[in-house]
Amino acid sequence: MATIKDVARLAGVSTATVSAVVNDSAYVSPELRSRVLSAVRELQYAPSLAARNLRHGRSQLVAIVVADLANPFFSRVVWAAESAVADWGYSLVVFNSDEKPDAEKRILNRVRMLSCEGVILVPVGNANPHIKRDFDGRPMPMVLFGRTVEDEGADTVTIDNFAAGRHATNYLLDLGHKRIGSITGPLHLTTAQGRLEGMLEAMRARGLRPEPQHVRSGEFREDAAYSVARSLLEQPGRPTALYVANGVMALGVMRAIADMNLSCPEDISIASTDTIPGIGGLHPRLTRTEHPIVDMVREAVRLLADRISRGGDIEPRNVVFQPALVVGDSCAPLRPAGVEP
Amino acid sequence: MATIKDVARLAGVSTATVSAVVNDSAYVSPELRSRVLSAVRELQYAPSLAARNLRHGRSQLVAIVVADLANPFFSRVVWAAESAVADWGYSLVVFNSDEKPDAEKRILNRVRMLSCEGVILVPVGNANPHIKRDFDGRPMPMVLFGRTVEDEGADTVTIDNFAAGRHATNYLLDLGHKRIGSITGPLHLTTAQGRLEGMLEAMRARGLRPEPQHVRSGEFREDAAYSVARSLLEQPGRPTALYVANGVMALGVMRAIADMNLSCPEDISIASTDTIPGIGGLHPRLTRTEHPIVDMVREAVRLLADRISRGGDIEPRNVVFQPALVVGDSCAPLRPAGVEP
DNA sequence: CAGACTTAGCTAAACGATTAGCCGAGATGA
DNA sequence: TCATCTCGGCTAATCGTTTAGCTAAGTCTG
Repeated sequence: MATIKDVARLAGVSTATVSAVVNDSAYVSPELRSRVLSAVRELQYAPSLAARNLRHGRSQLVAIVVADLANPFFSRVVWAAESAVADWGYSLVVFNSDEKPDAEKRILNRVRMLSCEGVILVPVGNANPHIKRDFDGRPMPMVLFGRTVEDEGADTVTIDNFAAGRHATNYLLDLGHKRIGSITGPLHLTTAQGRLEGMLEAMRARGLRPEPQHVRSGEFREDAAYSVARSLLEQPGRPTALYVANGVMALGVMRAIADMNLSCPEDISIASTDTIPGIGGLHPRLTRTEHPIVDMVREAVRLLADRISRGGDIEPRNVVFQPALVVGDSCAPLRPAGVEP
Repeated sequence: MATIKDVARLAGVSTATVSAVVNDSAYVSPELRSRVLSAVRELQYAPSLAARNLRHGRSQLVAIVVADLANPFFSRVVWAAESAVADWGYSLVVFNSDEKPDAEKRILNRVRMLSCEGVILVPVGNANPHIKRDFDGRPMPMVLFGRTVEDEGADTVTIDNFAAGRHATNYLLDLGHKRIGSITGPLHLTTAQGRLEGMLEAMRARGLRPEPQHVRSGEFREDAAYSVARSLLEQPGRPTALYVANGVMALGVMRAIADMNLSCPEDISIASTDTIPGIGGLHPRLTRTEHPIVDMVREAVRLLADRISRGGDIEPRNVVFQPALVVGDSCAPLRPAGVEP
C-alpha cells in the first residue's frame, strides 16, 4: 500500500501538500498540484481510512442492527439502507441480533469499538438497559427503526401499527366476517402489540370481541406461525378469518392451511400486515397492509446523517409512516351459512 | 472516550502494561493486572479499533459485495455471511453492485480504502479487468461466490450449474414433456450459461432440442422474467414446460402465467433452480433444485479466513456444491392430447 | 562474590494521515 | 530602503495503539 509519504517523495513535495491536494483543503499551485496528482495515479495511492479515522474520530461507517436478518422484511431494510448510506458516502456494517438481547448488547459494544459513527437499530425488546445512547459522555447517534423501546431519547422511524391492524381488520369486517382471530408476534414488541390493539379496536368499534383462544402470539417467524396456526385451527369453531401480524407469519399460516387441507380464501380468509415481495403470481395473493420501506429507511438515514453532522444534543424526532392496504384474493366474503369442518 | 493513557494514569502504570493486560500478550504481575482491570472498568475503556487497525494493518472487517441485494437469494447469502463472519470475530460490511460493473469497481476501491481484510464477491460479469487481486504487490484476499470470472486466481465457491439445469430438465422430461423452453439469466454470467447448457444437454440426451424462440434470457429479476415469459407464452405453439434459471424469475413467470389466465401446472409446468424461502404454503409449490446456501457461505468464509491468516500466495481453491432436486407441484405429467389455447 | 541470565515493566518509536504554526520570498507602502 | 503583509509550502505534533528494545533488580552459577 502506497502511503502519503511515498507520494510526497515521488512528487518532491511535503506530505502536507499531498494532503492539501487530495482533500482540496488548501490552495496549491497548479504545477505542484499536477505533480502530486500524477504521483497519486502512478502509485495508485488511496488514503488509509484507518489513519484518517484515527486522526479525527470518523470512520465513515454506519451500523445497522436488525432483529432477524432471515426475515425478508429486514432483508429489504438492509437493501434500502445500503443504498441510502452509500449515496451519503458512508458504508454499512450489518449485524443480526437474532432477537436475542445479549447478542444485541454484544453487537452494540462492537459497534462502539469499530467507532461506527451511528447506528440504525431494530431493538429486540422493550427492556434494553444497555441501549445507552451516551457512552462516556458523547452520545452515539442512533435511530430506532420499526420498533421502539421506552424512555429512549433516540430518533425513531416507525409505522402506525395500530392503523395497520385496524385497516386490515376493517377489511375483513367489511366482508362480513365476525369470528375473526389474530396471530401476532411477541407482545413485548411494539409492532406486535400495536397491530393487535388496532385489530381489537376495529372489532370493538363494531361491537365484537374475538374469542380468547382465537388470539395467539408467537415469534415473528414462519415456523412459529405455522404451529400456532395449526393449534388454533384444529380446534372446533375456528374463526372464519385471521389477521396475521407480519409477512413471514402469513406464509406460515398459509402453509398450515394447506397442510390441513383447508383452502384460503374459501375456508378461511387471511389478511396481514407486511408481505413478501414478488409473490404476486402465487395463490392466494395476500391481502395486506404494506409499509413504505424504502421511504422509511431513507428517512432513518436522513435523521442519522443529520444527527451525526449536527453533533450536539438534538431534540429526538419520531417519524411515523402510514401503512397502505393492498387487496389480493386471500379474503372472501363470509358465506351466508357457515359450513363447519 | 477513555484512552489507554487515561487507564495507565489511573492505574499508575505505563501504557505498555495496560496493553499487555488488555491483550494478554505478556505476563503482568497479579497486582498490576488487577489495578489495570479495575481502571479499565471504572473508565469503561474500550480500545480504539481505529488505532489498532492503523498499527497493524488489520481492521477486523470483511466485505461482501453482492450483485443484487434485492434478490432474496443474496439476502440469504448476506444473512449466512453475517453469522459466519461474526463467529469468526469479524464484522461484515455489505455492498450492492446492483449488477453494474462500474459500481462494482467503485465498491472494490472503497473496500480497499476501508482496509477490509478480505472480500466475498459475487461478480457482475465476466470481463472485470478491475478485479485485480493484487493491488500494489499484496494480494487482497478474495473469494468469488456463486459466479466465477475468467482468469482469476481467487478462490471460488459455486454450485454445479450444469447439473442443476440438467436435473430440473430431466424431471420435466421424465414427466413426458418434450416441448420444453427455458428462461434464463444474462448469458455472460456463468450461472445463467451453465444452467442453460445443462438444460440443453438433458434435452440432447433424449434426442430433443428446444425451439429457438422458446429459449430466452433476461436479467435475473422478477419483472424481467415477467415480460420475457409473456412474450414467450403469447406466441402460438407455446412450450408445455419451462425451466427457469432462478427463484425470482420463477416468481415472475408465475405472475405472467396468472395474468394470462393460464394455470400452472395444468397449462404449463414450471421447474426452476433456486427458490424463495417460505413460500411452501402458496400454490403452486415450486419444483426446483436448491443450493445449500448456508454451507456454501460457511465454506466461503472458511476459505477467506484461511487465506487471510496464511497470508502468502495460496493455490486458488475451487469448491463446487451439488444442487438437490426438491419436488413441489408446479409440474404435471404431459397430458396425452395437448390442448392448444 | 562477580559475572551471566531472567524478567517485570518502562520508554519511545512506529503506523499513516491531518493541521497548527512557522518560514522565507515576493509584493506593497511609507 | 526598510518594515509589513501575503501566501505557498514545509516541519512537526498529534490521534491511540502496539511492540522492539532497554533498565534495573533479582536469581543463578562457578
